[in-house]
Amino acid sequence: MMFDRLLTKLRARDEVSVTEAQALAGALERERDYPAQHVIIHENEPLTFSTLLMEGICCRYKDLGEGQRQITALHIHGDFVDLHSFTLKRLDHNVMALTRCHVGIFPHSRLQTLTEQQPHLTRLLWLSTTIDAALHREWELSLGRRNAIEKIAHLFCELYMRLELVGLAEDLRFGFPLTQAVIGECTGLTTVHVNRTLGQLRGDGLLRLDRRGVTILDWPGLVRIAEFNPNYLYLTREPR
Amino acid sequence: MMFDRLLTKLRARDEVSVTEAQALAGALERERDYPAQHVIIHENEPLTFSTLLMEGICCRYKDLGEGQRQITALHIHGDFVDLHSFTLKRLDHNVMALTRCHVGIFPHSRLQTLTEQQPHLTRLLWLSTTIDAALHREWELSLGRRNAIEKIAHLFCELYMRLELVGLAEDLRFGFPLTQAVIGECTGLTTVHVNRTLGQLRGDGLLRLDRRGVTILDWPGLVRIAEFNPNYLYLTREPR
DNA sequence: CGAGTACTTGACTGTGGTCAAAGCCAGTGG
DNA sequence: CCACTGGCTTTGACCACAGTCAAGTACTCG
Repeated sequence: MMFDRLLTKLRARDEVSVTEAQALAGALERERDYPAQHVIIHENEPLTFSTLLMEGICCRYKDLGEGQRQITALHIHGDFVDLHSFTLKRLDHNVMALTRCHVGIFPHSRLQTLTEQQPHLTRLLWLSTTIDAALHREWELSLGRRNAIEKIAHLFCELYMRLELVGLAEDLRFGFPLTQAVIGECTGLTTVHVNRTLGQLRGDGLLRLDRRGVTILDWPGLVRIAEFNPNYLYLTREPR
Repeated sequence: MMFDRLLTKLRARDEVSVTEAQALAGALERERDYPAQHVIIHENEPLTFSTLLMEGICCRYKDLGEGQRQITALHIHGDFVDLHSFTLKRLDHNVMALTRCHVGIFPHSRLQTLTEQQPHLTRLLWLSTTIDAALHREWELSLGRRNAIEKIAHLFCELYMRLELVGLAEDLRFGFPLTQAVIGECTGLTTVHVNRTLGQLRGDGLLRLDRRGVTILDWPGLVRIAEFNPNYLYLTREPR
């Protein structure tokens, strides 16, 4: 069923009982589709539900004057794109579909009932928001300190690990329907410079990127350039 | 008592009953002091408690090769510096005291009891971690898209608002015991460039910075340069 | 086959980095 | 009381990574 990828992600970090999985499924009110480029959540709009991404890719982004924007996170199948709206009630950023997206709607009222009856499941949901924050921190590091080639290498390392976890990447290959402009908006670079840097990665035999997707040709090399350390993804279960 | 500033912050966002305040106080195990420059929490170290900053200034930072580091957040009196370790159990970053610090220790076991008995208080704690994440996102925007003068102007706007909320700033003045090197580590700039940019802000009559602290001379001007919008601090209570 | 979007390339520019040295205090000790 | 020390700030000269502007190419879709 459609929860599989969410459960895969949660179970990578902690136990989820059958009862809990059912309780979570019961909090789903309905499903929806959005076309690419659709703004799913608007900054500051009062929210009464959270959105689970079941198919497609979304981004969180913040606008700045003159059409500039910064993407602060990418979301893939199985991510809650705005679980934090359960506590915040409105968001400081927009959420946009970068591809066609299929999502599930979880009313805050039902989540609130869950939090009153299922403390362990509540901690798991809380955990997914704190993992989001860990990704934000790693992106701060990239944006503040890494140069162009390191930023882009790091982004691809992160995406591979995340996609692989939910079964959407294997053998160092994954589909990549995003444009170079989007990579620039994630990394704080211009499209032109993203293009040149991708050329460099290609020239150095590290990866190939075409419309069919990304093929990482030299994973250790990419990891070395990016100083990639997957700690921040919290992919191992911690003793509890 | 020492919780005042934490309560002030929580109450800026939602009701906190007397019972809840007492329950929270009951979760405090002991207090501690740290000298300036002391690393309070080490990356990847297993954690069994969370730390409330009661006095002083701390930063969260991530290391990169060759002594480079990026500060991903600043914390002031009344902030939990690592409440997210309650769900994560180890952190992807370090926490360091930037000044002499006095902190309170909250064992995860006691927090867990709280989360099992106090759903509303649990949501409040969850909320403070999601507000942390909102600050991370705003810093991503600064790091990715703002230029030097905008970055530094934005940092001072943010600090003023946060310090003012807990009574540590007023009349556009606040104590500022941090060095220009630290400002650089927050904004992704070098110390040299921070110094030049501060000179520019001073020259344009926007603020004064000396060892006694910061005086903002032109708040609207600073806000305009930074495109500062305090939405992301979530300082108003949302309807619930 | 034409239009539109994304990608690619080149020439030039500029913001911010690097390297180096000097100035300024506050604290310490003779 | 003054010289010394060490951290922090300030300034200057030069450099480079990434941005800007502009044109051209390659796909995809209608």
